[in-house]
Amino acid sequence: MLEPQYDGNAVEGEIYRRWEASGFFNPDTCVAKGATKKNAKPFTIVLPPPNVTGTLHMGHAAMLVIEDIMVRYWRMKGRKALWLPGTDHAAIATQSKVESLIYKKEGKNRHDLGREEFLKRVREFAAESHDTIVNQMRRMGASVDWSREAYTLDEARGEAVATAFKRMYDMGLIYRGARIVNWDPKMQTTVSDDEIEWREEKVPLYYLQYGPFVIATARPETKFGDKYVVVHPKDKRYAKYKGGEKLSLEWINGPVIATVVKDAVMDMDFGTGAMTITPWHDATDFEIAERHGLDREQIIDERGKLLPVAGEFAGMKIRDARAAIVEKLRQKSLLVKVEEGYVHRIATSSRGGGRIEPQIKEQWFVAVNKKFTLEKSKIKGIRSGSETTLKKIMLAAVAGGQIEIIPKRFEKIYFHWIENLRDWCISRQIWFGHRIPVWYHRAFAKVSADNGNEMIAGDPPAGGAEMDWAQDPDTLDTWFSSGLWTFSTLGWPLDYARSKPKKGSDLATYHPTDVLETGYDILFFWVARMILMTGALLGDIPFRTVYLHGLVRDEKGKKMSKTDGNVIDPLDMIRKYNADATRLSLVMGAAPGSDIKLSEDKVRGYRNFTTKIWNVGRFVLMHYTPEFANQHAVFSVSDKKHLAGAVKAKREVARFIEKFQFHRAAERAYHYLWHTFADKIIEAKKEDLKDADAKKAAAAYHLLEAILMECLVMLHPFVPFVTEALYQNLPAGGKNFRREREFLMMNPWK
RNA sequence: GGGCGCUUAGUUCAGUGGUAGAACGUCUUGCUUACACCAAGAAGGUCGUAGGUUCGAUCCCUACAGCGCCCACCA
Repeated sequence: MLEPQYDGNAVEGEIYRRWEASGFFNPDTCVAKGATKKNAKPFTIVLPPPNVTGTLHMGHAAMLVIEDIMVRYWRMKGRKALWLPGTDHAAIATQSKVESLIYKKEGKNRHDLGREEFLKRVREFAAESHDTIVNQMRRMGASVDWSREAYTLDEARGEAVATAFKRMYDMGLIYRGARIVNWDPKMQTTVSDDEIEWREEKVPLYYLQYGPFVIATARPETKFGDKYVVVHPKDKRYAKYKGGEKLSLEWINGPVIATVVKDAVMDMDFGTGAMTITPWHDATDFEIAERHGLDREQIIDERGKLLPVAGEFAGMKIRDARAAIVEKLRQKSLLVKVEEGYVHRIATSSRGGGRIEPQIKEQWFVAVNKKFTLEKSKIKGIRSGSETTLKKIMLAAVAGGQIEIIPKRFEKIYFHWIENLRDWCISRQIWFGHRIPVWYHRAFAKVSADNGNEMIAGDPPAGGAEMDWAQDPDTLDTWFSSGLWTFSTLGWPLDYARSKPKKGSDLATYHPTDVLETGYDILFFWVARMILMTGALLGDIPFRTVYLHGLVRDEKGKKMSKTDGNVIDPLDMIRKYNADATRLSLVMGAAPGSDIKLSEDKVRGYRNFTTKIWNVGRFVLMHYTPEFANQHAVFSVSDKKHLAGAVKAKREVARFIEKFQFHRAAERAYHYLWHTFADKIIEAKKEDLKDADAKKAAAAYHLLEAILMECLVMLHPFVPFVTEALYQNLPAGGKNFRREREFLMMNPWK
């Protein structure tokens, strides 16, 4: 006899072990064992690889649950279901985490340790995180195919990255150039536009006399070298100054020759409508300089200190220099007025936390607006062999309806983002990551991207004078390797001779993938870049549907964070309640794209539901007697109605799953089991079960058993453990034997 | 500055052009041999505000308010 209380923790580990050992998580094994048809349609999800920066949080748990629901459902539906797991090295995030750990413990920075030793430490940390994460995934019940597990920084992915880099370089899509980048003086690396977090700060706005102009600035400490004054071409106040006109005037460190520039970016209503520019340290200024072919000069060095151009202020940290500079301006009567409380937005690195100082640097870029020829295209609206751009590919894939984003409103956001997209800076000055596959020859002091003799991209130089070649010291943005994830995990490029993958290969079978399920917060970071990379390299889409889930917040709607102490740990919830309850709490009430509010009460509530499922099953099993085994069940009209009702509920659950309405699917199943099956049907049949008439009792029993089976099937994707545990207890033998398969997991969803 | 979303029972949220739904919570009653992590039942909402379309709107349209999010080159 089963215990009335279902103890998930006592059975989940063993159930998972048996599932895993059976090999059924691997679609090839399903086919080999005859559980899935050989020619079955595939269903593929590649897991968004969690960062190896520690442990899984509720957001990961939500992701695992939603994906597991889909994969379990489609597997039961007979599809060749592949859910491919992996982890992400998360370059900057991991490196910065390890750096701070080492600094706290040993007071050393990465340069003290050296590249090799430091990388060894990062790798150790990453390996440890990996093990933790993988165990957590098992605890959640994720039915991933471990035999295909990948890591964004392993050998196969390295091969993919190098190949991708080389190809895109040859296509003219990757170039090296001096461009303004977001420089993080703290981490000593560039940071992409999307990795920036903006903070508002109230600062004084200084009005400075610049010859006949008055200019407004929040950053007087960058103004030393300014020799261009910009106004709007239509600004009547400055109509008497012609573009290109030179003026001699007194400035911070003495007289300068200033040139008037007219550009329409100017906002005539802001300040005085005139400003000077510092192209080396400001993106807007850089663009103005580009447009008009102006000189640029570096004012601030990579550590955030002023360069000799600052005269007496050279060597000072910019932050400390401001007051002194303002004082000097005042003494020279160049300070017209100060407006307090001006709200200024400052950029910080979302990964490293440092304050961004834009710099012009030699970096590697992916050109998003450059025309190139796409040899083979399966993307709607872009013909094979036609000229296109990466931006157009990204737009076409979604605009043509080939990729559907759920919920739909994110498509607009996506388009808007693409329109504003600029060339993607892919090089990082950190050590942990894919080293840029470019070698420079010693004999050429100056590296030029235009001349193939001076550099090799993509392949290490062949033998011989190896000593003469030095590899680029930088590494690639982590999203470069993540962008390849849907196909680098499926055998590309080894499997990708010419333009067509080998028949029967993973790539041919499982790509494009069916669903990419992730949080809406990385729509741009990742989803857009996968579309870009897959378009450029395969001429195809990476996935057909993008399902975006919301952020998991605390019960008050606040973001969970360690500093606020409101973090709910998925493992805690599993230990305290069980895995199924934790899973349900992340699905129920969670509409696509909207944030999920989670509280421990909610988990407890669904733990109660798992107990209910257990007791429903227990009740049915309790009334089983061996005589029933061969008893033919005669169902009355109302019995048939009940059974049809269960089938109907199951069909509705299926429809909701297929429409990506997991919250509604779960609710439907929940409600059917509890309020129809348990409250109505079982209650009504209790009398019959006690009846002395064996036939009547058998019919009642078989009805309940039949409905229980339907319930277990429709609930399984949501609560796989408790349903599997019950299934394993169902009676075997006799013609009413309903346990058709070794596992409920492989039971067909008819 | 531009865009998007949300506003429905105490709470968290579903939902639909035709007299309002769930879960949790609350209250009442029951230790009826599946389950007290339970059962039976009850209370509780003019579906943000103001207009409009319609035979009829919580659902469609317009405006407004509050909250939240995203994007952006106001120095």
